[in-house]
Amino acid sequence: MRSYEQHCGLAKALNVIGDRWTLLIARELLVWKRARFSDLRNGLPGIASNLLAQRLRDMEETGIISRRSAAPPVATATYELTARGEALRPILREIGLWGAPLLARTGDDASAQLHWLALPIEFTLCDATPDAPSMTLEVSSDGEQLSIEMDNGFVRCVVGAAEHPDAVLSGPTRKVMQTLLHGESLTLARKHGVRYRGNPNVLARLRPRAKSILEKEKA
Amino acid sequence: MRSYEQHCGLAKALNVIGDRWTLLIARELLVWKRARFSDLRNGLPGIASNLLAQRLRDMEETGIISRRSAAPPVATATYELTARGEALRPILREIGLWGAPLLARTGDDASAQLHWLALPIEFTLCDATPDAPSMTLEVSSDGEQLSIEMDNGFVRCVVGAAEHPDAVLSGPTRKVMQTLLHGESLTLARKHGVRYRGNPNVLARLRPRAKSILEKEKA
DNA sequence: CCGGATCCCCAGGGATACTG
DNA sequence: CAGTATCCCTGGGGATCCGG
Repeated sequence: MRSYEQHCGLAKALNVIGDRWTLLIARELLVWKRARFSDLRNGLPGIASNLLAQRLRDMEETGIISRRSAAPPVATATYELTARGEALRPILREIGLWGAPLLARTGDDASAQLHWLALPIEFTLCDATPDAPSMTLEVSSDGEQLSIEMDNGFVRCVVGAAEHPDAVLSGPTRKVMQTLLHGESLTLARKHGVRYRGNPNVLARLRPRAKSILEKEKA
Repeated sequence: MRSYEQHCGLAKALNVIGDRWTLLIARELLVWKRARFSDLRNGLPGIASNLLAQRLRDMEETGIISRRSAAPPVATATYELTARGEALRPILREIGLWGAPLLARTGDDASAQLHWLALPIEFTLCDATPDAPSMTLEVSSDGEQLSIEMDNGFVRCVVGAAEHPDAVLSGPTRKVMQTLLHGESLTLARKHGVRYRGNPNVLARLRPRAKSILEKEKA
């Protein structure tokens, strides 16, 4: 991106992260921790391969990601965030929260991947019963799995199947998203192909997080 | 900006605010509250007038700003943020904080305007002596003034001269920025043309804010 | 098959001139 | 002052191709 030439923190930051696709690449790496070129490409439908290569070069140069050439036999490079790149998390958080209302409109043909849920889940949900023993909910849709752990008041979400889930939620990606993020009732969701099995208390333990941190600051 | 076509809050938000210049326009309106076309143009050196016009149309359409046609005789339109636009503040905050280290390098020729300090001051500084009576520091540089009020632990910063400042800081914009944001000593700053007069305790009352809110959340 | 590089085309951005 | 109109150019989208 062409530089803004303004001595302002916002402008300087946008010189680095304001390019198209850059923050979405950061999203992928925040979720996957480490990814190959093709993994990134799969998680970023619509990106041209030359652009992805270009961005990866730029982001390495600006210190956001690091490239690792894996063991010689496979010759497969992987990418991961540096500490500076991890520090983008609050930015993605605020932008994602701001964009959440835009997800409401249902009738669009945008693609959906389950792992895009991982960050929003951690950002917007909390553990409703902190004193209960820790539980794990597995979410499964379209060949992707998410493992959501509720423990001691916190919610952590990582990609991949859970080892011993206390419950499993599965169904069409869009519907699963609505159920988890927008609190659509399970009863309603079932009518659209969502399945739930296991301990019924697990899903109920996920609650919208009070926006305490932000609200407190503004007050 | 071309749509990302991804059912993800981050992507949907970037469809709306990811265009070049959009967040910088929001910065101007957060600082000025209300501005005319030319005011925005002055605060955004480098923007082409057709692009500014285009962005203002886009942002009005997406509900971020509203346009007001002022009293008929003058026929001058003004722009201001809607509630939805004001909600961008945390985004600018996080991006600005992330970009702060990029401001350190001094030898660049980027332009600088005093009012770009207003948001960073509120985001990064606090009132070191909350119990003291409220005080006002006026900052002046290159024809612009900023009024910084310290009261009850909080710091507020608005554009324009203060009515009865307890102290006045003035000098080259870059140097004034360094003094306020990076805590450069006044002694050093004086050697580069910075002037300070009035109650010496006023400036000392401004202190870097503990990053409590963010740190607490991550912990 | 993975990890790109190359090529072509078009839309969006930049600079400037001009108008109500 | 508040934009439009115009022209040019770069950066992004899409497809294909290539070395390991």
